[in-house]
This record gives sequence, structure tokens and C-alpha cells, in this order.
Amino acid sequence: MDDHKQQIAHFEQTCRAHGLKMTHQRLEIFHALVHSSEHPSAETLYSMLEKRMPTLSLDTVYRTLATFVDLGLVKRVETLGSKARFEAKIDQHHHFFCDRCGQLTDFTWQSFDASQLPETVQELGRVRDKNVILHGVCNQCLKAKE
Amino acid sequence: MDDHKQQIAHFEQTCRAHGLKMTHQRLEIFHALVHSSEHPSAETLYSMLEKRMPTLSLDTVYRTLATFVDLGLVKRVETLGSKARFEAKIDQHHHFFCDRCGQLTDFTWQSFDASQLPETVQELGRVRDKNVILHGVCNQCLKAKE
DNA sequence: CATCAATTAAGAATAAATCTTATCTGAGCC
DNA sequence: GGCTCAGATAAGATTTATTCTTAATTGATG
Ligand SMILES: [Mn+2]
Ligand SMILES: [Mn+2]
Ligand SMILES: [Zn+2]
Ligand SMILES: [Zn+2]
Repeated sequence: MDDHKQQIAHFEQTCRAHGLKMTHQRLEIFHALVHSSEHPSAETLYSMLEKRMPTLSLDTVYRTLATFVDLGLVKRVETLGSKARFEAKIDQHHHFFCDRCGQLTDFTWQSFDASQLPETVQELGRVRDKNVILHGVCNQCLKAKE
Repeated sequence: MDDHKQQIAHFEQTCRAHGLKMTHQRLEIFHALVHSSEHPSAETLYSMLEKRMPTLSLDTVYRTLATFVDLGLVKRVETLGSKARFEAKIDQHHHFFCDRCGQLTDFTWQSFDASQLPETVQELGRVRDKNVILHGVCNQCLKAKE
């Protein structure tokens, strides 16, 4: 995906703009996030990367993720699980969450994005984000059942 | 609200149906949840109740909430915050979350509830719940700003 | 090449939530 | 009204995710 290259470019720009050094820890962690669709936790990212980067520390993963979230490069995903999950996908999309295996799948929904909120809601305050969360059971889990 | 009485009745039924004793800890905790719209955490509930119930323990609040969630009487709310928040409101509704103060406000959205999911989503698995989460800044926080 | 931000190691510290064990209380049944 | 046992309490330990501390090392960048 050429998208990813652009995203990495934007990432490098943002780091530079904030005077942050381009360490390969940062680059690898961001890269892993960009190329993953599983919304990994800090630990998952760590396991994914420690093979290639034997000196990587879990602490760095946490610290780096926190930095990325601050910069708006990465989002923490809202889940019911106990460990935080992250994504580098910044463009508008929504989530389907499998309550059995914890899998998080992205989807888009244009007509929802274009829809107007009820008036009652507009009186509550200033809305910045509008997202759908689905809960259910994914196909793999449905198959694995019988 | 007469709604609340009905909800308490349903709560008592469910407890009885599962052979659970109607302790006043359980009743008070459920009552507090039903009459609150703030989606309190276990600690918040504990603070709310300890005045009236000086012997209540935080452990009991946690244990009781877990029981209620298991019974489907109470839902854990999806948030980005570190502590779990709960509600006894079971009927279909959605949430507006103030990123500044953490306030969670309910709202309903009939046309959304009636809407069809995109086809691509139906291929992902069996969807059980479909909810909207808004993020933004609530009116109180907007006022308090200047 | 020098500088200093960032990483690492190793361990301690937090915070939320859960568990343990023993003791007490009170809800539900006769 | 009295029994019985589920459930509450106290007090403390434990677990899990996450963050912090300190000191030594690395390596990105000017
Ligand atoms: Mn996503
Ligand atoms: Mn709610
Ligand atoms: Zn699944
Ligand atoms: Zn607010």
C-alpha cells in the first residue's frame, strides 16, 4: 500500500516538527502498527518486534506508544478488555469487536459518517468524533463452535 | 420514574431466579445504579453509598458489580479511562463522552438503531450490538473554558 | 566528532481489580 | 422465632497493566 509510505512520511515529519529523534525503535513500532490491522496491545507489539530487535524493551514500547498518542499519530482503541490496544489508522472508520476471541475488525460506513446527529445531542456539547462499535461473534469463532 | 420500579422488580426476579439472596448491599448498589445517570465506577458507587451504609466494603461493590454483569443486569461501559464504569440502563442507547471531564451522557438515536449495517460488515460475523460513541467537549467544560 | 535525547536494564511503584482466610451477619426457609 | 448457609466484612496479599526511577549505554543529529 502506498498509503503506508505516506503515513510513515507524515510520521517522520511530525517527529521532526516536535524535535523528536528518529530512533529505529520509534520507526519499527510505528511501522508495525501501520502494517497491522489487529489493533495490537503494547505486549503484542513487543512480541512482534523482539525477534527482529532483541534489545527492545517493553518499557520503550509503552513509552513510545504514549508519545505517539500524544502526537495524534496513534489512537488508543476503546475496548472492554483489560489491556490497551492501539492503531495507527487515523482516518475515519469503525470497529467490529468479537466478544469471544477479542478480534477487532475495521470497517467503513460512509452513510453513517455523513448522517446528522439528533438535535438533542448537539445540545450536549461540541462533538469531535462519531464512531460505531459493533459487538458480536466473528466468523472464525462461529465456525469453531460446532 | 416508574421505569425504575419495574427495573428493580426485574432485578429482584433475576436474583431469585438464580438463587441469589436479596441482601441490602445488592439492593442498594443496584438502586444507586438505576437512579444514577453518571455511569459510576466501583469507587464512585462506594463513595456514594458508604455514608448510608458505613459497613459497606469496596470489595463487595466490585464483587456485586461482577455478579450483576454476569446476570446481564448491568453493563460495563466502554471508555478510554482506566477505571471501569457501569450502568444499569439496559435499553438501547448511545454515549457522548466528554474528553475533558470524563462525563458520560446517554442519548437515543432511533434512525440509527433502525439503519442497516453495510453489507461488508454482515460478512464479518454475527452482530449482537450496535452502538455509537461520540467524543467531544461537554457544555459545562466549554463554558468553564473562558 | 560531540552532545544529549532516547534506550536499556533491573527493579520499584501505582492503580485497579481480584482473591484469601477467617469471622460475622442476616435473608430465606421451617 | 430459630437455623442455616450464602454472602458480607476485615485485613491483607496477589495479580495485571502500566508507569517510574536510577544509572549506564547507545546512537541520531548537528
Ligand atoms: Mn481500527
Ligand atoms: Mn449509558
Ligand atoms: Zn472471534
Ligand atoms: Zn466536560
